[in-house]
Amino acid sequence: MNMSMDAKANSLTDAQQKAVTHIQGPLLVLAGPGSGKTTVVTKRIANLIANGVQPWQILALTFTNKAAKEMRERVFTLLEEQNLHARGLTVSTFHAFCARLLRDWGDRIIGTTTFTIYDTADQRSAAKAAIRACNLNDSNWKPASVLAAISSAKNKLIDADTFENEASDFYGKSVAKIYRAYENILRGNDAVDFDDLLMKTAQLLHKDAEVKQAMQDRYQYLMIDEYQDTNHTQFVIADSIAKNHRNICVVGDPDQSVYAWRGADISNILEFEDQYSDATVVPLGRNFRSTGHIVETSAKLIAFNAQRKDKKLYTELDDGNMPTVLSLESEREEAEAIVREAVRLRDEGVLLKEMAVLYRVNALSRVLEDAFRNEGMPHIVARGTAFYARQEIKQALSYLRLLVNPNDDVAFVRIVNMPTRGIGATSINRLEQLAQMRGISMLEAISEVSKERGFTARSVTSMKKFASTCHQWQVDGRSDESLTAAGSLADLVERVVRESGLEAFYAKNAGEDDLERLQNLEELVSAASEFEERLGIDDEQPPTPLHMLFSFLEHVALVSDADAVDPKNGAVTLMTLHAAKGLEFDFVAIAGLEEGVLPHERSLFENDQMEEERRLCYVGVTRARKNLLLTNARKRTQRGMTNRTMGSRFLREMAGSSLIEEVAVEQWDVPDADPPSPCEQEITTGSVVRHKRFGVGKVQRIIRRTRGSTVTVHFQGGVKHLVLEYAKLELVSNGSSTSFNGIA
DNA sequence: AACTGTAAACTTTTT
DNA sequence: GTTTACAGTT
Repeated sequence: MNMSMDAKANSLTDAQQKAVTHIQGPLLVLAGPGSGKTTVVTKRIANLIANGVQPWQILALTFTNKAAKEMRERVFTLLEEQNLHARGLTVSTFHAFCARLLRDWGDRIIGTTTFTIYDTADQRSAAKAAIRACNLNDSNWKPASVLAAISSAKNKLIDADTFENEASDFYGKSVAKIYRAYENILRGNDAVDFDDLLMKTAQLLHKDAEVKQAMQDRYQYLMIDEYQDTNHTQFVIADSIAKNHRNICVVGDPDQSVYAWRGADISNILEFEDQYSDATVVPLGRNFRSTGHIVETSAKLIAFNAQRKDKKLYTELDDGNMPTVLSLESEREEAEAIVREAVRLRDEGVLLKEMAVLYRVNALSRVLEDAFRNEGMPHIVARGTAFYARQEIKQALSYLRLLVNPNDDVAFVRIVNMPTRGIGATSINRLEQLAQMRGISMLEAISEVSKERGFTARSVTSMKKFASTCHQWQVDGRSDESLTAAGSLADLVERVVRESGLEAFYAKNAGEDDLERLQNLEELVSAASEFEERLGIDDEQPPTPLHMLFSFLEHVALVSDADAVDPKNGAVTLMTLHAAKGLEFDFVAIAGLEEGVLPHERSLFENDQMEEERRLCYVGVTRARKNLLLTNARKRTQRGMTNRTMGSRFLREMAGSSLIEEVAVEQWDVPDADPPSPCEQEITTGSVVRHKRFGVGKVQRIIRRTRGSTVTVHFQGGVKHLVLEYAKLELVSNGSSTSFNGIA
């Protein structure tokens, strides 16, 4: 807990008090950065319950799991203090809420409740298949652009029929055709994409009076966080639940709207008062988070947006430190300067978890990571989705998906020949045709393959064996005893990883990245095990193994990058500006303040987009409590090309009246520290070494061989086994020295 | 059918 | 600079 939070907890401003004690009727809270939004929301929920509202009648929707988790925890703590409980309270992300609703009622709208949630890669496969099915030239039709069109349609609640009716030109008509084919594929595979979770829920609430009634009856009080980021479909969902009782409370800040590109409709928040004409509006303008200079800087910046209602932003905290601007020669030096500042602040006592480095595009993370590693500075890159995008993890998950949903052809195709079983492209194409002809899934179609149908003997044998393995898992998966007896979800995951042959496949190749893959598979098993434990605590009724697997896959499909931000972690967080929304840190560095990066080059010529870039920068600046560092590099290498850059216009806008202390580069006066000359000294157990990728670590064990000696090194990121001659380890200090930051 | 190497396309931002 | 796609080889 930080000081400002305690202050807020003890005494609320009049405006905060008004929002917290509001019970009946629509409420709009316009919450500036750091205005105690989360406090207000959580206290309001606690207040509702204290006033006799049953916890299960309350639904609070957020955008990330992390936000949901934090809200839930804070409400629980507040209620405990008052000896109240929150049993049955729903705090969830929009997507997870919809997924659960469709698990209950999905058969009424998508014909199944055991659907799979497709991620971007799955969507891509499905889109490709749809384009092929429409007999369109796939060199002219790129899955990405078609998917973008479909997604934006779904965000506006436009189905394939409507899309077709509205299409006037050839392009539109073709997209409509692909849209329909894509939908057919998804329905045939018992799959939904991210947008479907929302769209199908909205459609279900619209067409099914019973479901709508059930939702309206149960959720008497609705609360939506980050309302400026909702799209039309989400508005419809919220509106249909709240239509009758009108107890809808939305919280947001139009100045922090940064998701227009994915369909967020800012008019939802701007026109809330028109939708709910009797709405109470509470503006929260006082910033409890950031010191004076930071608040002023942010206010100066956002004032440059023309399409905006001016609002008062102020703080009663001290002026604090001036934000610092640094221009460095290259992105390398930029990264090093940021790390240096982080080290300096750490030495002054700032906790690492209270520091963050923010950037516009993920590509910038690499240099920063390198710099942090070289310094041995603990850091984490908030990229929660990256783990599940790895091929070995996707493969393992595809096996699990096939287990709960045998109709998932996308999963089937991904793994039918992985590890290789002698089922090649031709056999798979043939099988696909057979399945299509019969109108069954590809897995089912295996039962009909034979030499007579033109399959080779080898492929027939392999396929039958594959199908029988899958079948065995399904049988075991569906019978409760055998799995509960085996114990758990983790056991099941482990079993599938082993029996699928994935484990053996990656184990037999001895390359360094195969080892990593193997470790990742192990990590997946631990993730399942962790998930299982959490499930055991949260749920009232004991879940069956199959339910657990469903929930696990759902959880995995809906993780976001921001979820990887672990508040307990003793590490600096590196993440995109988007992922930083809703978070706060003592020290924030924003890198890459250059024209073309922030603002991004694709926004340079369009005013609406430029204003969104400015809001994004505003979000970044307002994450900082006490220290803000803004940097750029005078030359930057992107896509292999090095170019000179121009300072971001946002820097100029913020600088206005010399608010920002310009620090000359020379002031740092960094002697060109050449890397220490290649060490003649031998690496021994206990040596501290530096690796290009893993950073600084301590040698735990060496196995000497004439060729291919292996070392076990404990790095910040974990223990790695490396081949000495390939790893190119640089000796930092030898075995006798024991002082090394944080690692014993 | 499986593996290997080279060409080409590509990057905003994400649930 | 990185990932993906495809062609050519075994």
